Amino acid sequence: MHRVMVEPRIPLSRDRVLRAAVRIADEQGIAALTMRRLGEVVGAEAMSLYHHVSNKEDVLDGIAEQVIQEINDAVAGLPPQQDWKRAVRERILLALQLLLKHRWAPAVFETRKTTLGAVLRYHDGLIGLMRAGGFSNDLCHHALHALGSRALGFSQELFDTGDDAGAPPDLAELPHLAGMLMEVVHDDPDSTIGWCDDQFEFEFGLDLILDGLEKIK
Amino acid sequence: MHRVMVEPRIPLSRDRVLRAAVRIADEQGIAALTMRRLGEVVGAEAMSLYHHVSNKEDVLDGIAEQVIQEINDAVAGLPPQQDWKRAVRERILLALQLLLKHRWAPAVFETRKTTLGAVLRYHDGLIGLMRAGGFSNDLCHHALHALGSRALGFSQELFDTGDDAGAPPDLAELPHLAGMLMEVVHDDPDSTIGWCDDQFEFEFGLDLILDGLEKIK
DNA sequence: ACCTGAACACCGTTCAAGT
DNA sequence: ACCTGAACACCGTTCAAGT
Repeated sequence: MHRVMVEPRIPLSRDRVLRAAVRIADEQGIAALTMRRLGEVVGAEAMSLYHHVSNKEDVLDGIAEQVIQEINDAVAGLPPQQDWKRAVRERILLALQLLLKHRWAPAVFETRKTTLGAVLRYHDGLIGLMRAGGFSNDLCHHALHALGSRALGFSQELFDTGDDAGAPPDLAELPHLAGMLMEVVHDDPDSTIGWCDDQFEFEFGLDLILDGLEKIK
Repeated sequence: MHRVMVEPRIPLSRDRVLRAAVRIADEQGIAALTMRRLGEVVGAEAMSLYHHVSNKEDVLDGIAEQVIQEINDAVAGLPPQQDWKRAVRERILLALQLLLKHRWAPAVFETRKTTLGAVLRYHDGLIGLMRAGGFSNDLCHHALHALGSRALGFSQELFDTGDDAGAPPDLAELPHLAGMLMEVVHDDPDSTIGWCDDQFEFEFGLDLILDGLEKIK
């Protein structure tokens, strides 16, 4: 008696785990995303997940990164634009549209200990658009702070990498960001990666809005 | 043999529970705020807390309300200002300063199901300042959306009271807010409390920032 | 190499029992 | 009226044991 060939079960993988996690969060909310429920959905015990992700924080990092990468892929397909303002506007509105499919995402972004690589790539692209539009690196820096939560639906301070930053980002892949940081740090010896003058940036963004309102009034 | 008079233990109360909860969150982070730890700090079993708060969500509502009330009390003491922009600016910067003592607060605000009464009172005050400065009710409405997370350090959409709104707010105590809503709803029959054109408001705030940047460039 | 069951140290909350 | 201990139904995670 021989055994029937059984379709080999698709083996678990980090990618399959993360995709399932995104689906759970989308459909049932982030609170429904537990390791046990995640195991159920991928057809394994919760404990098997730990062979593919290191822990639940890693799952949250992974699904956040996945959402932002989806945005990065989408904005990469936008047609070039000669007007910086149209380009930035279009890019941000597309990001918002995709973000609305994952309502849980901004809250998860905000709890990440370290800025995700995909977030840095997104901002690198924004800086590129503004530089092409004639912005100084300094103004790019203030602009990112001012856009704040509007850029990616959340307000985590950029560059506030916290105490236990993971692998340092590969600045070679982030030319605009690297250029901006080099200049901003150079101009202001007190400034380093991991520290911006938050009070100044807050007031800069606030005044941009208040001055704009005054003009409309 | 008679018993020594014992200083009667200070009885538990909602206020005492909430104060202890704020202290835990301030000193050890919001993750350290568990019902068991809270019971420990007030010198009672965790289960005793349920005589004074209905559950943990109620604790979170309570500490969020407490922080915003602290802000409301502080801004009430600000001297009157004839220039609306100075008044709004000063008020928001004071709110930010107090908020920085409770770094956990914005995240808690964002998870509240229903807009807290203290938040409505804060915004009622802001509307009052802008009305006094000559803003139309319509512009006040857009301005609150544009300020968004800068007004109170978080970006919960105002008026999005969700499905299970609790007791409706007492509009008599919120004259400016009530006036604004009446007019905004009147002007736009599609608009109701609980629904704003989020896409429009997002673009309004975004354009305010982009136009402001262009002017600086 | 990958998966599992049992177990551990936590949660929030209910409930019957105490004073 | 207020407080409590034990218990319940969950968490994330560890670990020794299986294939």
